[in-house]
Amino acid sequence: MVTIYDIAAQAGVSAMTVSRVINNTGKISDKTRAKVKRIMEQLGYVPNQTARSLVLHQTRILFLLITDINNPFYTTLARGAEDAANKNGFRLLFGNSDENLDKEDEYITTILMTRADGVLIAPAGDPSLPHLETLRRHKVPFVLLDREVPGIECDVVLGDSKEGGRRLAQHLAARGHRRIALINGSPSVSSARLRLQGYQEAMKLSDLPGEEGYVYETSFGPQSDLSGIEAWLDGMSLLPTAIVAGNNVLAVEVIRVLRKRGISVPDEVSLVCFDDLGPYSEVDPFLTVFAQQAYQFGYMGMQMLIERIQDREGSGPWKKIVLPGELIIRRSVANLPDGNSEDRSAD
Amino acid sequence: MVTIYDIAAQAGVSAMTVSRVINNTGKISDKTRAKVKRIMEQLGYVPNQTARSLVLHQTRILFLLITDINNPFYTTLARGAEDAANKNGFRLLFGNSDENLDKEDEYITTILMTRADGVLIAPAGDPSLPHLETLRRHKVPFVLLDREVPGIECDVVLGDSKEGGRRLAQHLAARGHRRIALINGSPSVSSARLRLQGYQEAMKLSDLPGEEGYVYETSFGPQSDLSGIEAWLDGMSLLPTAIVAGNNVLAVEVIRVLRKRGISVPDEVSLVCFDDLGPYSEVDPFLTVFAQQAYQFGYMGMQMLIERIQDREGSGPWKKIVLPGELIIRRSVANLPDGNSEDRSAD
DNA sequence: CGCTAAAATGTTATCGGTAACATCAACTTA
DNA sequence: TAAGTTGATGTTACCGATAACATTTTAGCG
Repeated sequence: MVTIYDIAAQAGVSAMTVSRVINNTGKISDKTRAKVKRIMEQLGYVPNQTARSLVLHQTRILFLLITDINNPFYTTLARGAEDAANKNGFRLLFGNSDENLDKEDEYITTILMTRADGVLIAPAGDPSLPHLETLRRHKVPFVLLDREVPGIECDVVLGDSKEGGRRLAQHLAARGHRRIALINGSPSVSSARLRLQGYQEAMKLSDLPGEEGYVYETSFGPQSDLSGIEAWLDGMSLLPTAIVAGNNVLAVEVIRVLRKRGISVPDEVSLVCFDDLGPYSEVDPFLTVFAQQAYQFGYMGMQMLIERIQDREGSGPWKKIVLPGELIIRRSVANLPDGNSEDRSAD
Repeated sequence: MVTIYDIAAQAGVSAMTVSRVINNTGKISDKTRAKVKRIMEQLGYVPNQTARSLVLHQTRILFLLITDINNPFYTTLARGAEDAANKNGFRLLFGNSDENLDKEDEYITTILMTRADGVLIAPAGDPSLPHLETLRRHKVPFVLLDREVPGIECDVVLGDSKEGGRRLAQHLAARGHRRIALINGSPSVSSARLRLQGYQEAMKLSDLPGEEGYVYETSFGPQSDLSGIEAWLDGMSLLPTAIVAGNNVLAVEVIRVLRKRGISVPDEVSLVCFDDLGPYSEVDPFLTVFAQQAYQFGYMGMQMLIERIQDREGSGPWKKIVLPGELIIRRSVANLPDGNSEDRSAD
């Protein structure tokens, strides 16, 4: 491995001079600079970031931890974060926690060990608190994405989950649905709680009681198998005419189960969900969704993070950005005869 | 920041003793071990990987560089790589090159700087050669995924692109299509070249000439805008009755353009492509695809990489794994009247 | 009890960089 | 021309860990 000492020896200068050339600091004569550069070129020198960050206490590397690398919401978010990071001269690494606290914990350790300068994190849920406290204790700046965690003050970028839950349920009610069920992420995830609240408010507003067992709380991540959803649907005495899914992954899984049971969407059961399916909505504009600005989540979150890192003064007040979503009406909702086909929720 | 010296001072031992406790090496009395561990706990000590890898010359961190983080083929592949890495006690970081040589170059630098122990890489194309040579020169083990690069010998996991191209075109021919077009990735990407070859062979076999301008070569990544595809379609004197897309991203973009022009798939134009759309094929099993074993690409590639890393002996011969794909017939292909509705390519 | 082997722990040098301070020549300026 | 600047470069110590070797303590045994 080529080091600055090799370069220095070849060039007949000291290591410090080489370091100065690399970092463009101090005064170096043009002749020396040219010579050192030429030799670095020849020897294919690459600075050892490991050594450098050991002394500098910074890496110019940022980290994005998402909970589901297969979910287009998060990959689109990742592209936003990436663009913002690169624009500011930072490198970005990704990790995937799978909505799993242990994997998240592993990644927190990796982040601390690699001494990333900052972290953008979609926490697995409220129990992520100790992980965030660890980051805080180690003075690693972080910004939360998509989910808040009670007990910690920090910058955060959120969607309007409550509003979304309300809009989705209202949309169904406006189309005449009265038996509206909800499949949601874990109540330990703040966005899931708000989506539930929004759904409940809309139900109350439309004077819909919500049958026993209509709300099913599981995980936002892909289920290891579909039996939980199957049991939920099979366990209802009366099948709902419409289902709200807490995110796109759950919606797809509901579709799979319904298909398996020979139940057609939207003819027999209507379906709506949070988050679009990325470009795949183009293949077949089918699912009616409350689409969130995934790219902006990443882009703005990254900007906030970088501001924190560069803010020498220490911190201004914590910022909270709430990005509005948009109801996109497609074909997955049927009009029921007794319904008002005009959708009040869309105006 | 807490260091082993802080621990050592608190525990009244030397730093070396602390190091031994951390790494479970050497002989340590139970009493000392317990005491040191307790103090590490109390102080929230995290080993400084930076310092450690400076002296150890290894990080236990591996890197996966993919070309499109929005493509479910690559995210599924990533999950496979992740599982294999974790199973072997390695940590995995991701990077996204966007089919872009400059971004790839940036990541190569990051990889060298962070001293990753090995790299799994889907190269942007043949011009990635210098990047791979750089890795080789720095003795960083790597395994190529999905694409070969002429001029470098190494381990590689491939799909059967030629076979896939043949199968897709044959399938269309068997359904009576004669005017079959191909939109493909850049010819500087090995898989694109093979897909083209497969397509051409099938055309020849079915005695189809292939009209002027029927083959369009662009990038596998998402187009910055759709005007290239639009110009291609608009430029044809006679619209094809079927299109083979070199991957799922291109297929989706073709659909978008066709939709914009009011051309229906499959009623007016049939469409098939490489790679499935992940779980979103479940929403609407529409696109007929040559599906590749994305997860296996990552899993097996990672296994090969780890074997290389752990192989003290130095290297056995380079390995090349070719994973077969599967034609999944769905609804995006129309039967033309003069066609044989029975699909010979599917037996 | 004294000697030796094994166990437990400590010391020193090093990994590859950079900060802080030191040096030395060339050039001003009074 | 002596003193003060400035520019160009070198020296030394250190970032936080570990390897290799050194030393001390404990245990075992005749």
